[in-house]
Amino acid sequence: MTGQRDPAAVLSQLGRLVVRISPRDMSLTAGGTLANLRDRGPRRISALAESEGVAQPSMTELVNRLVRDGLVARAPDPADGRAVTVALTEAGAAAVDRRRRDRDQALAALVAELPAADRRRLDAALPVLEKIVAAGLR
Amino acid sequence: MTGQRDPAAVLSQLGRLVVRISPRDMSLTAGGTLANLRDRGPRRISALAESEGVAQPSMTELVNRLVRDGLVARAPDPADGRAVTVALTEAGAAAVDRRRRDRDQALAALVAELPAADRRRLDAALPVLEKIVAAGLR
DNA sequence: CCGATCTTCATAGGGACCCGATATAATTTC
DNA sequence: GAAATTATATCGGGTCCCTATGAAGATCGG
Repeated sequence: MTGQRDPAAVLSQLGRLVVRISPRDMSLTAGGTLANLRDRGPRRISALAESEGVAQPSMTELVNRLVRDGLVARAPDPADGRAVTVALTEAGAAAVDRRRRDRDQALAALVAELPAADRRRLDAALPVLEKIVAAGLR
Repeated sequence: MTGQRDPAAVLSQLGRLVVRISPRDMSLTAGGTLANLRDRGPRRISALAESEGVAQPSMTELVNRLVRDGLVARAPDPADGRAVTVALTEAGAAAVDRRRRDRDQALAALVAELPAADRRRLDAALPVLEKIVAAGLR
């Protein structure tokens, strides 16, 4: 049954795996939003909604919860009185780092079990996987 | 910044990507439950809850919605009067297949953009990725 | 300058989805 | 056959997402 493999099928199963081992203390969108702010700096509500693929009111509510939990802070945009910029707090940045560390450790444990030859093949493919991610998360 | 990357970090980003491009018409748990039934046949409520990592009442409610939507059917377990077996309907099986096709197509589009050398490296690593998935979803 | 229009965000209402605590009914155990 | 266990359902409550709509600042033509 495992003769010809479809790359996409393997990648999507990998996605399920990552979801499964991800911490459940926060929604995927909440975690993604924090990660987004960590990587790209303060952003507007509408930009975050667009990035995470949710509607703008959903992002407004999510930001409200994140503010309440002390993970992000709102600030008025000096250039535009309608807009709001959302920025990570220190606690928010720490939460992103902790989540990444937890998730990466779980995956690293799986990678560590691989024999050396498999590790080499995986390492050789990493830049390719990064390319796929870069193209897909654009 | 593309020096030597941590494999786990790349894999986890890949997970985010898969989540992002997954169809939003159904929750991840609902999709996972249907896929579970497709791959492993009829199962009990509590077994599904365990597999998907949700509490049993959550699975009862989810199954109710899936029944209402015609994707699964309940049947009494002849061997145990307390238990319920949940099975895919034809519409449910079709939904699983359609979701898989959609998701795989989105990823395949990204893979198709790769130059041949990258594709070879990816192909060489696929069995390794499958091993990781098999070990992780165990 | 001024109203029309566009943009940005918030609010309102409703549904999907998850939890812990608890009830109900069938099975198992002694 | 009463007690303990097991499988599922129900209840109350919170999170998270949607569409439709409102309010206010920005922008543009006249």
